[in-house]
Amino acid sequence: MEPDLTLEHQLCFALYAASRAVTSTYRPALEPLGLTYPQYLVLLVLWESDGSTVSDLGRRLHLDSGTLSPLLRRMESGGLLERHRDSPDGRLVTVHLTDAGRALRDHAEEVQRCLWSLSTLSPAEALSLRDLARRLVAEPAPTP
Amino acid sequence: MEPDLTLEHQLCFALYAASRAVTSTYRPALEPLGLTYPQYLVLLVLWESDGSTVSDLGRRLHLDSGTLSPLLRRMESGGLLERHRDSPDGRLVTVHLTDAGRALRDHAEEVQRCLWSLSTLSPAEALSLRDLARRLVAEPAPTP
DNA sequence: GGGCGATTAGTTGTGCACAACTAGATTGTG
DNA sequence: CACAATCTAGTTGTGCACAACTAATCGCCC
Repeated sequence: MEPDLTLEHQLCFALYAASRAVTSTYRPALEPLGLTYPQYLVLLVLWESDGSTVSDLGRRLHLDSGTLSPLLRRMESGGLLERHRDSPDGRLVTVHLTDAGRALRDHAEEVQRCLWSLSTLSPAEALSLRDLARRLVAEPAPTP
Repeated sequence: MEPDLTLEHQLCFALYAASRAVTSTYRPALEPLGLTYPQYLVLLVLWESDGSTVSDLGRRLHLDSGTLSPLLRRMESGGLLERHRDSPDGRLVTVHLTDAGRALRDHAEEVQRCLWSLSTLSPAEALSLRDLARRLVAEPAPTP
């Protein structure tokens, strides 16, 4: 059977375009806060788990130290967080929010809301989209 | 009501993670062909509409010339396509596949297949995910 | 205690994305 | 025709992603 190679039929392109559209929608809300979208994701983790290590952040966000190290350096020099090698395990770097980093949480709800201006999806459809996207990423359960 | 700021509850993160997971899954199939994922998307358009202009490609892929110009230059120097300013309109640059660029189409079906190794989504769920993602991106119909 | 594989964070280099800008061609309007 | 607004592709600069690598530290096993 002839496979359909049309761009518009590709699941991969639909996800790629949707992801970029969402970050574009967030940008005008984040830019006045001095944040990029990946930096906002780091804050989401830290608001939840302040004091995470770099590798903790990497596990949550599926990013490696090659991405996180310079990103965290920029956030540190922007005064949003501090990195310390203060664990008994001398390899670990813990990341702690500053007051400025914690304060940005008050704007997060407003940032979230701008996603709805992008689309006409119903709340149920958005939930369905989120769960399907999460199941696509979830690795199959390991066989013990 | 308290908004849920947990990373895992965010639609934006689910899409961001899913999109990156998909391109990671494609990478081992594309790398032996000498392609990156965005370059593969350009080929998808050109296999369908050879001779498109740079702005045609930009409209289809939602990318601007700042992204496409260097990307097309790399593909041109890789022998996959040629750029010509041969239109009656002297501003337009048309992009034509070479034989090498056309030949890669034979590998595309195999590239597509590796997406299924990523997930346990049924074909119907994958269709649903694709259509929800597309509706998220689709701008509302203009009011005439 | 000595040594070795594994882990952690960081650096380097390449290739997107995207904002801001530029140069050149075209189109519309007086 | 003149010429200002528009359109097209390209360049520059910043910030991710990610592969490949390094340095420092840890755990383990003898």
